[in-house]
Amino acid sequence: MDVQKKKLDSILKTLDQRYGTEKEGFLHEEEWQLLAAIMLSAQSTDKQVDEALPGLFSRFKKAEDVAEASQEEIEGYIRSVGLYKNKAKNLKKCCSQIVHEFGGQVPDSIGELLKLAGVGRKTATLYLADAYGIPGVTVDTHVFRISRRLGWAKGKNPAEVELELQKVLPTDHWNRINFQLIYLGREICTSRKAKCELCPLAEWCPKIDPQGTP
DNA sequence: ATCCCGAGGG
DNA sequence: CCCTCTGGAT
Repeated sequence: MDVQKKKLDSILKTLDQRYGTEKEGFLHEEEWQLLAAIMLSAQSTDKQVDEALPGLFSRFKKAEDVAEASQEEIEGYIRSVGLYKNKAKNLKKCCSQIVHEFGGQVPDSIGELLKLAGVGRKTATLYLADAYGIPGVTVDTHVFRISRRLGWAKGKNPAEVELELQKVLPTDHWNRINFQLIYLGREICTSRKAKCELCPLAEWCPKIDPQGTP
């Protein structure tokens, strides 16, 4: 086994040990509720989302219920998450699309998911991973930054980095790399003033400036 | 002051 | 490509 591969294995094993191999999912009974929870998590912490879900799902059982509610009422249930007005608007439209364009079922392909209001590439990939265990590399701001620091990717946008990571990472790590790097990114490998002295990956990290031009 | 576990719209 | 949206954390 060559040295690069050994380094990668060490990093992945360390991430598994520190952050686990499975993230606890969002509360939900129906598929639209899982999608809604992931939509709400954009630019928000899981804690903020978990606060909103019980009330939201107790009021809205079916996608149809959301589609028929007013945007203002939906806002009232998700005030704890960031960007709540946009999300209430998107959630209403998204649920309406699920009811009227997809027969009441959340679609199960990337292409169709992307047609839903408020669902972008990150949300769609994560949904497929959570709902069906479909392997996918979800590139958000943390994954993007840390992948570049580790030297795993050089791409200048999330789509390029996604492709690079699919080549670097074993498939069975695709679905955990997202939350593992998010946790690492929040507590240690922060965007500015990264706390490298606390980082469990420091001994293998080339510490490439994420913005640096080669 | 600045930055976020994105996405839509201009 | 840029702006905006939220409020809480740092």
